[in-house]
Amino acid sequence: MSKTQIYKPNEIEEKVQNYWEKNRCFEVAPDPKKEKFYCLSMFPYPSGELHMGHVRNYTIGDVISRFQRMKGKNVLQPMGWDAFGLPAENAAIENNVSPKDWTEKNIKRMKTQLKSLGFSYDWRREFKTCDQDYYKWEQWLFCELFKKGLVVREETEVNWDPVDQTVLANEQVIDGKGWRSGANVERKVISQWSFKIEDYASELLSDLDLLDGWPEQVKTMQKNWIGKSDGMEFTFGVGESSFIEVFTTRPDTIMGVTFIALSFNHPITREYAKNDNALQTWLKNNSKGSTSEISSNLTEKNGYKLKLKAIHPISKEQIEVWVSNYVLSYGFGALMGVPAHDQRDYDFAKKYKIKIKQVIENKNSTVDITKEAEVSKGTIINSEFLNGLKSEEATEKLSKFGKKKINYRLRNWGVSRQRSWGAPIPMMISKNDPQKVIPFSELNESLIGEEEPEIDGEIFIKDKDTFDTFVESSWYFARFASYKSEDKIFDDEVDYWLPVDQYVGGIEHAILHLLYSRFFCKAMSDLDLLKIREPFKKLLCQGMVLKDGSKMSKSKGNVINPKELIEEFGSDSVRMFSMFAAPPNQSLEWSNEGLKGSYKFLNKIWSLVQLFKQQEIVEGDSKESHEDLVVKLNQTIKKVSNDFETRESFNTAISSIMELINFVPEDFLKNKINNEKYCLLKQVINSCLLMLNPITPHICHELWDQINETKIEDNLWPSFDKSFLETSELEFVIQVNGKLRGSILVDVKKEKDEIISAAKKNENVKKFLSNKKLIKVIFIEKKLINFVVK
RNA sequence: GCGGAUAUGGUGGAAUUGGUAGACACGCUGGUUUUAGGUACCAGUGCCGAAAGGUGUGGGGGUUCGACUCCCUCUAUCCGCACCA
Repeated sequence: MSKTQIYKPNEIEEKVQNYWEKNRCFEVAPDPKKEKFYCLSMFPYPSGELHMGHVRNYTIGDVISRFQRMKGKNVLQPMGWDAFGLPAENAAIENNVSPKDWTEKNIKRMKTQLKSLGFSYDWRREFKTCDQDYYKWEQWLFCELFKKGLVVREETEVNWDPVDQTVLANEQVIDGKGWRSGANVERKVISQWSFKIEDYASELLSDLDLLDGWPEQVKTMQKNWIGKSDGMEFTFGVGESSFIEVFTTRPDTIMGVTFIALSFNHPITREYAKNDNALQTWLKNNSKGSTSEISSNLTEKNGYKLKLKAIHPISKEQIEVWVSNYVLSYGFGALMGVPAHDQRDYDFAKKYKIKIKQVIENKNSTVDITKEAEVSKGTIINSEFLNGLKSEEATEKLSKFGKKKINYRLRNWGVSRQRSWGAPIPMMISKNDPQKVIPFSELNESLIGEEEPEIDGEIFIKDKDTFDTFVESSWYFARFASYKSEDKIFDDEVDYWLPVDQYVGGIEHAILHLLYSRFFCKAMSDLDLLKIREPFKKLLCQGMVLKDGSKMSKSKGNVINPKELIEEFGSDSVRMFSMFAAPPNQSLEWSNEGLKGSYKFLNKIWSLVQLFKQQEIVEGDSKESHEDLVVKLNQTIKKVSNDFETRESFNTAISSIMELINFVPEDFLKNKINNEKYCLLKQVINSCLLMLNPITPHICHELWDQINETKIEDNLWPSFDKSFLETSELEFVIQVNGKLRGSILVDVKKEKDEIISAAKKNENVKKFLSNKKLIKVIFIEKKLINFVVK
């Protein structure tokens, strides 16, 4: 073999990547004549090294982009960096470097690695979120939202490390202790900025129905997260002038209330704590551990009984009032305890020997009320004028005592972070009155740089907090589509590209990031900055990349570095295996042996083309039929197109292409073939190259070059011929009592009765039919016959 | 704890609408070629069985002529839980 005949991925890949760059193949601008397609993969946090999760994510995005380009669309695929974040601050402390330098060095390294994978990005649009050119617009947006009343100052709980005197992220709290100091973490209430995402709860929920291109599971998760509940508010009097408001989804159980529970931050709790040392101590002892929902759910329910009685709004009975750690500080921060019909209330009542009063009876229920709560609905008992009513009827009758209300579980989005490596919050806060604030947009520009300017005789302090990094990732999709805009946040280009047609990213972002981006899109639309209400038309959530069944991590020592594999096998093999090993939405088990398999397949294609190039055309019998191969080719194109476009099932697409290659008869690969065979073989090879092109673009570009006059980039996705999808004979499966007993080949033109009688004559089938009574024959078109016998 | 998902050979996975379970690969076994082989090619490969056949999709139950697929129930694993990104 001569030198050019050996597959050398690294040489080819560099050459082809240079071609793309030189010819600006992926730089795009709005083109009204073409259908646009905006494909976005979640941009990475520049941690330093590209890992397999990135490779998988970006390969999926690139495959979709290249496929859509081959379908003739004007495809935008950008890339950038989510550059603010905690790891940079940690690295800065550990290595004595600036977070900025650390981040930029990482970006440089990761960009080289991304480029080596041959992704079809329009690199002109690249930005990093730590660029002032980016976050100045975020600050501007914050001021606009503030003006619109969508930003509020709220009291929020944070994790406080009493030794290091810092706020900790949930991740930095390990078993209730600070990760560096080891001190018991306390919960602390501080004042912070929040976006009023609650105002959009209803629309964020109802618009989920418009998102046909989103996975059901993600929509369900978002729906449950927003958590709409229909219920009623009741007011319990306390003393002469005070009262406690509660919300319940089960107003029908109102007469079963035997206690009221308050959160730590309820005004009454705070008021009592002032003069009650025991309560103060209790609050302190129960304020340990992280603020995360998971940890508060796992800690045991504790309570402190106040020397206070509340008045039941209907019975006017005196009700005990407790402070408890299982009451969330959101909403009213108070709940009505109905132990008989709520399991959490039940557990609390059992522990503190509070009365359990059953007011609902369900005859179909197997619940033993002495052991657990009866949570199902039923008929009202022990409830005076409500007795005998159904749960729903009682609710109607109660509306004169309570107020019907729709409640959401979704809470406002607190965005203040006490960190240095983040986008500064553009706000001045008065030194004397923290309620008095001035956004940068209202500030005389000369004062913006100052830490403590005096304005109208009052000293203001610049907010030292930075934004939650989720803020940057909530609107980056729009900035990519408007990269030239300098004097406005977005220019007109944004309306051409948006919405994102295909968004690709990890399932771990199913709730927070996607919900925040949806919120930002709606808010920006309300500011007339965008014309759309939903940012992502279609969503693909890829699964995790695992090694030996678990997530790759340094501590487990199972990290696979893509860089080394690319150097050894080439990026086409790595791309191919990451698409072949599993369907995109499932977790992927990485296997270096499997990667070699992909490498082997690419070698096989390579050799096939080399062989084809040496073919000599000779005169020969042209009456030979190649029906099978023609049908297989057309079936494959049909299946692969469907797998790419509608099923997003790239692993089976690759399998089908492999099958087609395996299907080529040996006599096509002999040195001398007739013209008919030559043309068919070329058609098969070219179709395979086109279908593989989105997945392994380098080798396809090169091999196409070797046997064609055009460039592969100038060709469209192959189409199939409907008239070649079926052979003249069909295989029918024959079952007896649902068990496979044989099969027959039948001419497509044969009638049902003929086929059945032919099936009966099958030797093996005969054996199972003899001495049996035939009860029924099931006949499924083009597929199967089932004889039901006794 | 709550919400969402997943479970099929030794391994990754396929079966698109309830209709041949195990496509396509990896691995393994045997063989051929080669100076060597971690190359290439050929054959075999769910389990039990000599075969006929039986059996088999996490466990248990159900619907159906027919169930990986639908229903009930249990178990295990993974993702998220609002300050990791």
